[in-house]
Amino acid sequence: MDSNKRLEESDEDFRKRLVDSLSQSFPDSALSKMLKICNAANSAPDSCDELELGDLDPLAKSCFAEIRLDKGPIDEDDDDDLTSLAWLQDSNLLKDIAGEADLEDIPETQKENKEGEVNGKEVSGQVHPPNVPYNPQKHVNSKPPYSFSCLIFMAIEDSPQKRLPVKDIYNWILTHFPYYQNAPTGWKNSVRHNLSLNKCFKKVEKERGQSIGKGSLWCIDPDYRPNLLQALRKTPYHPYHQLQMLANPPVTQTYSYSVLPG
DNA sequence: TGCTCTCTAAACAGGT
DNA sequence: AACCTGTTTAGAGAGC
Repeated sequence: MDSNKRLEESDEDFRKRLVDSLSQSFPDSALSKMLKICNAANSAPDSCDELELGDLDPLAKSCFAEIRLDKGPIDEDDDDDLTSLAWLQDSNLLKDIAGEADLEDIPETQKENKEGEVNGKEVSGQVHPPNVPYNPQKHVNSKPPYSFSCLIFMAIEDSPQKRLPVKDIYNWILTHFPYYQNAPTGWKNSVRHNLSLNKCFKKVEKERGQSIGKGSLWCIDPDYRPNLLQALRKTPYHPYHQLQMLANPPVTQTYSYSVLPG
């Protein structure tokens, strides 16, 4: 898409394209369900008048919920950046969130084509270039740009009870980041290592009569949740950033992101 | 340069 | 016995 065409894109088209892109990236997740609900509400707002937000939004208690808040849970400086969207422009994210970053703005060493290649060569096992839009379902040869603590955080937050056994954490990661389907099994060791060592995660008692097989249930320590959320915010191309755009779309009919200096 | 964080590998114990 | 889970230690690399 060239700059002129992008400038002519309407709010509605922009949001639709964003929803489509995110739904492909995270199919069947609570995130995806939330996007569909948002889209439906936008299409037929009258039909949603009687519903409370909590009824509509499966992410109301998840790590993605803060996107709707005028003030996030993190420190004041961070909040200012997020609500003003200046952080998006600073990190040149707006272009890339649109799904078709201008590759000419990307250094030669980090150019990637749509098959997950850099300069025509496969990048299997390499960390995804930070300034290329990351689609975990598409870039299956690029190691996701998320730390294991972030992956575990997202997995637990995406579960209905906000607690998961380690096996389900594996499954969530495998489902949402197919890269790990063909990765050496050492990553599971890293997940367990992270759960065990990271203060952000703690074991919870199983409910009486609850059978989850072997192992414990793991949850997020509320005291450390803001730390994890902040780590996610700092990760380029995390859906948090993209949802921030969805929740707070620019009020103008045209977008200046395509002409921002790189 | 030193510190912190993260990842990776490995060993080991205990449970299923 | 084999496998899974959880803990611990160690080393390397990146970033500040």
